[in-house]
Amino acid sequence: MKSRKEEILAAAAKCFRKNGYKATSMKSIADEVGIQAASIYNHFASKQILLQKLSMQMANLFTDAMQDIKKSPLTNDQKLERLIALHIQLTVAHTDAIALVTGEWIHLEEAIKSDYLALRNTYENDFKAILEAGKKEGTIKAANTTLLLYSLLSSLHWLYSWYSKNKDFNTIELEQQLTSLLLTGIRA
Amino acid sequence: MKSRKEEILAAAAKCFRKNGYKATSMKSIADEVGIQAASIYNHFASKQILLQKLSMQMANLFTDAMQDIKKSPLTNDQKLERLIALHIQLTVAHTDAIALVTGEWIHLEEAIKSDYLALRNTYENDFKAILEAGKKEGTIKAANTTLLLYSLLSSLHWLYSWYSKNKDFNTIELEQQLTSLLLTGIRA
DNA sequence: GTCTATATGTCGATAGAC
DNA sequence: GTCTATCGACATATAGAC
Repeated sequence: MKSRKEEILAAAAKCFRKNGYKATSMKSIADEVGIQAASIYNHFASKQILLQKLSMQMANLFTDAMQDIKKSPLTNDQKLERLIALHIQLTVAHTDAIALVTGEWIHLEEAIKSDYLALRNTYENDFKAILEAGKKEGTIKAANTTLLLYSLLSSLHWLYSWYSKNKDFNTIELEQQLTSLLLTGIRA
Repeated sequence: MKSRKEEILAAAAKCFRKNGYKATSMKSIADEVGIQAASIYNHFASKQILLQKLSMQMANLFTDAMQDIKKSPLTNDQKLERLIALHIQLTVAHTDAIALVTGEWIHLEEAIKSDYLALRNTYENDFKAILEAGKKEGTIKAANTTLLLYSLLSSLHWLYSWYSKNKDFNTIELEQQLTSLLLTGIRA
């Protein structure tokens, strides 16, 4: 059973994703839940807090999973496969909230934005370290690791907009196809 | 020399990209130009019109270029290389306005949004047709052409956020590295 | 914990002087 | 063509009844 707090957070994520943070009114979130706008304030202090809770929740999911992968005894090539799988899993499990990671985080207030960006930076650096280790290992080739990093992250971040239109897709099939696509390339 | 109209459009693109359409006030655009907010209305009827002009401008650049590539006698593999080059060129030449294509178009009013999405759809279908022809031709392999299409477009759309931080990068080098990355893959 | 009513502020857009 | 002044709409958030 979902608590009212969770209901409101889910509704907020849905609205933020659909119309963006700034274009979302407290009334539209309340309508989604079926209560009055003022009633939200009994659970959350402000619209900004809703954005913060959702953003940090997602950021923590990613950084926690990255720690596990980092510590694992996998090869860097295997770690990369795991990261692709991670993004697919989180996209499927949190389709609405993923949009915040992609773009809505810019509307975080300054203090929290720094915390958020620190987590994001750590994640990207860890990701890049795996790519570079794979290059040294000989299993990954790339002239420009930074470009590779952002190219991969772009495809992985935007999975959610594709996924929303293809919800019935098999997750394991998606994982295999995307891994092949991103890692093996598309040239025959 | 830039006309005042062009100055305002450029300022709007810059603000929309930095803070998003809804979070951008007419005052912030005016500040960027060095005039009062009310003065903008002597050149454009509304904030919405600014978004529309910029969005359709970008959409037309992409669809016009696609027509040229479509009609050309290139192989589909070569056409794909041209499309990657096209995205890089437009990203470099219109870094601010590219952001609209990525996300801000959702704030277009309904009537214009349809026009915009029609152009976008045509572009994506043309892109996909090239991928599928390449598959038949035997130069492109992909289990799922739709997934491939959106994976490519994601990387190409988000180039701009990467490019803003690496403006001194050589365009031809970027083109070569990105082509290799997206087409040949990264597995050694 | 949800409601109605409302205070407060901001923004888009217009009117009219220069 | 730009300015100052202002209107009207809407959104966040609060106060207080139930």
